[in-house]
Amino acid sequence: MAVTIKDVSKDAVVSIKTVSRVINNEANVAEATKKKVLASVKKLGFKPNKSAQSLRSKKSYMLALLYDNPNKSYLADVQSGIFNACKNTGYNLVIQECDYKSNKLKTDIIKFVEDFKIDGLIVTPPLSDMEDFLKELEDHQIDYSIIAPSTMNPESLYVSSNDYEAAYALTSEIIKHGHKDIGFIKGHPKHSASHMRFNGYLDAIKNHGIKRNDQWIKQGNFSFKSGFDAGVEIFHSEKIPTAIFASNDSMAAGIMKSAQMKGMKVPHDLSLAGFDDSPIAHQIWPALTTVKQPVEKMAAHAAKILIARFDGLAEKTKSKEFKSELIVRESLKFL
Amino acid sequence: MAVTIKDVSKDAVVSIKTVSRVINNEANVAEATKKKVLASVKKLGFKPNKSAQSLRSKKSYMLALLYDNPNKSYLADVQSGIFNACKNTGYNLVIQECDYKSNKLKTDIIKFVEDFKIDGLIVTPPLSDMEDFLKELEDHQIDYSIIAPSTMNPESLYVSSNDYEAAYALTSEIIKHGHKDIGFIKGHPKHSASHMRFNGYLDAIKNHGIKRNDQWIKQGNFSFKSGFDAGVEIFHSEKIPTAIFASNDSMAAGIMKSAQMKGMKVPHDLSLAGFDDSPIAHQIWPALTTVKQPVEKMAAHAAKILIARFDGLAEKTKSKEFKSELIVRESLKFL
DNA sequence: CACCCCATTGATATCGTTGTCAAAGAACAT
DNA sequence: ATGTTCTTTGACAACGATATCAATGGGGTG
Repeated sequence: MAVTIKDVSKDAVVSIKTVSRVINNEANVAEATKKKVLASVKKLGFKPNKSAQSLRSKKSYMLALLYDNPNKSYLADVQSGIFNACKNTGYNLVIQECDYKSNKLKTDIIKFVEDFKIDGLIVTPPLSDMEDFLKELEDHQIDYSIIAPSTMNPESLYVSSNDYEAAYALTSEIIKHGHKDIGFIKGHPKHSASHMRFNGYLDAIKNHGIKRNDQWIKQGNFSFKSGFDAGVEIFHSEKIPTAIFASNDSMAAGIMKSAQMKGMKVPHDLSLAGFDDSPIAHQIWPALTTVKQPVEKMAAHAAKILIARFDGLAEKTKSKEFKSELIVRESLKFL
Repeated sequence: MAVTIKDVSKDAVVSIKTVSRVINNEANVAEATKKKVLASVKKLGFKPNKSAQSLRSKKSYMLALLYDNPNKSYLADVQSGIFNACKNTGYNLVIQECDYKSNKLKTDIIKFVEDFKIDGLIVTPPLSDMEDFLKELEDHQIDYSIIAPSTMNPESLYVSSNDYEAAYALTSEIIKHGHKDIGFIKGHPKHSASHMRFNGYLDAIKNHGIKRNDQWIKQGNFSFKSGFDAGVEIFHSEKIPTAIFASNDSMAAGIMKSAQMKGMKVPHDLSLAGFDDSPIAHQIWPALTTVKQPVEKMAAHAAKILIARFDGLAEKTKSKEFKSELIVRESLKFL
């Protein structure tokens, strides 16, 4: 059968408790003993039994990813990042779909965490923007780490991105291309990123002396359809902007579709920019000018800081802001 | 603290073993006793401790999803389906990214399964098409269920789709639209679905008296880029087909882009069809005619039959073929 | 009525770890 | 030399379930 801690203790001629100390990196083990034990561990190929560890220590070695209906490629990237961070740490990932609108959300999640003894949560938008939800987690002493927080509480664990700066930079880039009539499609109002991107846009046009035209500013919700609908509306205006900046790529694709259905050509008749660099951004023609966030890296970091906290290494790994990258493609042309 | 089996046994005035029998649905428990125990379980809100169960029973109550770099939306759908099937069964999902080309694949996966005591695997293409890999799993007595198997072994657990028939139907639809010059982009050669779709296409044109033109048949690998490249090649031929059927939507989108860059209009100058109904199919303009597979349902079923086997209910839930649905959109026009 | 059989039930061992607590010994101060 | 403290170690209980196997008792049979 499998090798147990008992086998190791016999082989190294120490007690099982000492083996346990070594594999858990506890203090107060003589260097020589530690070496001896590690040698036996390696020799026998010992792997601690997860179930026994969980049972006794009340930890599950499981992180859960909480999400509500995100963009599929975003979800895949986030998962992939967390997955990589978990490798060789002994932690595993469980995914949990939520409904942020449900009034049972809080109790459901708490129940889930307690039933499965989940060690920590990784929270994505829009759940990460719900103050009361986060408060509830804290009240129940549930550890969590946030991807894209709305407020960067120095106490809490989070990874953020510079949405405001990126949106400002992208807008400036559009302006540099000679555009003055620039529409904007807002993202889902519950996502803090939506507001940061919008503010970046607003400040950029203002600082370049461009007046805001609310006819060209539409509320979307990050979905393709909301972009499409916004496009249809805008193209019904008397005057049509020469460029539109959508808060994400799906909506930009929606606008492109509505433009093309109207017989307009991108970028000849209309320049377009999105945000996120999702696969669609380069799978349509013309390819979208957009902003790429290191989503995988961000997610990996979110997992890392959480795990570091469990392992008492919180000092080494901290909350962090990640930088986005501007990607200029064909959908943006010089006026 | 949490309610344990002991509390229940006290409340119901039976032994803990009897409670265990009831919650595991074992035979030979008197109806009256069962009722009594279930009442206590409900009253106290008892939930068996997963770690203790695992430790003693050597089961982990975890399924693992094996995948290698699939389309992100496919992955998300598969996960979502499995996730739903796991709900209320006590099973959980762990995801595991693989590299089908790695020569350590077999040992890595076996190690993974044994380390984590994974109860069963859900295997997706192209891993599901690797006979030797599946054989290795069997040799190690690892249970698995296949999504899209290459051969439908009645012994094994699988969910399949009618790729051949769907491709045949879609090709026939293209022909019905008056097309005789129909190109085809093959999928990743390691995926059995690629061959089934190709055969469906071949038989359909043959049965409609159309001769195969190898200049218009290109090898792709399901990626956007491979579609794009195939498009570029085809559009360099002396004679250009009036329609192209790509084995998936990403490649169809790639072709569309290469066509549009050449100044061709879809569907005016070229009709297009894809496969899968991935998000991109309707996020481009014109939207793609395609085939929709019930991926979520398929994945859910794959999980269900695996769980049913564990619970000894194999009779009730069996391998199954799912039907696809033809979705005709703007990218296909009457000639 | 004695006998056996089978369905039902429970006492107790067990899975493989970590937690508790005390013991042994080293190091240092008095 | 003695006491005190700190480091290192181990014996054994405990976590919360399932497994084993024996005990109990009702029903059928001869």
